[in-house]
Amino acid sequence: MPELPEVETIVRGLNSRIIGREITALKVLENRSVEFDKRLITEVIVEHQISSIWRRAKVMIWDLSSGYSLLIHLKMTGQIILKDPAGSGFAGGHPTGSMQAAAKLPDNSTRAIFKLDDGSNIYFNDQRKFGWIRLLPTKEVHSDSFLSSVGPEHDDPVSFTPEYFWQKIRNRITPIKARLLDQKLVAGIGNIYADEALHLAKIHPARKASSLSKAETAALFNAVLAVLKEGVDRGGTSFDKYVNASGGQGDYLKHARVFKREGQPCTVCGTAIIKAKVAGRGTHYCPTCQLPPRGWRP
DNA sequence: CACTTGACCTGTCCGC
DNA sequence: TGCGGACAGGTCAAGT
Repeated sequence: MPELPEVETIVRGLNSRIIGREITALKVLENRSVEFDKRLITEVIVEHQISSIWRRAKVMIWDLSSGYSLLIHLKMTGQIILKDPAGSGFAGGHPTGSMQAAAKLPDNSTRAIFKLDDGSNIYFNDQRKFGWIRLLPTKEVHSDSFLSSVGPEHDDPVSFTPEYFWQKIRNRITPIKARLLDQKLVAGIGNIYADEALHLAKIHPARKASSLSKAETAALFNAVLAVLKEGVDRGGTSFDKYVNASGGQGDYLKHARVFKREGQPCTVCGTAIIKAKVAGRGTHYCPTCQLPPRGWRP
């Protein structure tokens, strides 16, 4: 499930490959996945160049020379797969489709295809159709009003500070894990990195946010920065396949502290990792390193 | 306003 | 083997 590090990795991969390319066609295979008036395809997409590619929260943004920007959200199962004319590729997104860079495309989960002027194709695959492609004026996107409920980026040292984090956590009774998943607190954390950050900070995911000490909150702040950085450095978790790409493989999962490691030993103390449900999500933690709140039972 | 739950989808896995 | 149901989790609308 692409979170910030996965989307960031895709953005970096595309940046070195398709900037300056002209889009010659956009084929829509699943109407629901492309959430704008299809007449705009010929008006502001086709025969326009991709001038920049960037990311805000978990949304990937392609600025076009027409003054419009394409916004792509992969949600849980979305993938972006670039195939150059020689047939080699670059793939990013959900692990279930990891072999698709080498497989035949389009396939039954392909929702849209961008054709570029050098003969390469970009496939938007999305098994569950939760992902979307939207189109907005670039000016509107850069004003940051397009995402109403998204907070600061983790690496924005002006907005995302320990003091900000503390103020947003200290008075809430909701489980701390639910707070981390709230995109308004900080953008880009999903289920994987929430669990990872909590383990690194030695805080049980079910604890009330308000029960955290200031020191614990500071530790969690640092842990959020650390796991997101580590995720980006490792090329994300949800990837496990690059074809002919210089970035290497996305292998965060091999180094995960708790995520998807239930029953396996904690990397810190050796206790078996537990999986339980917290805030409606599958949640992984070490019962020794992350002491549960009183009365908590998995 | 704070917080929780359900809906959106479809492929996979588990138990009977 | 087939089948029903739980599960996967990002986001938003609707509900308490």
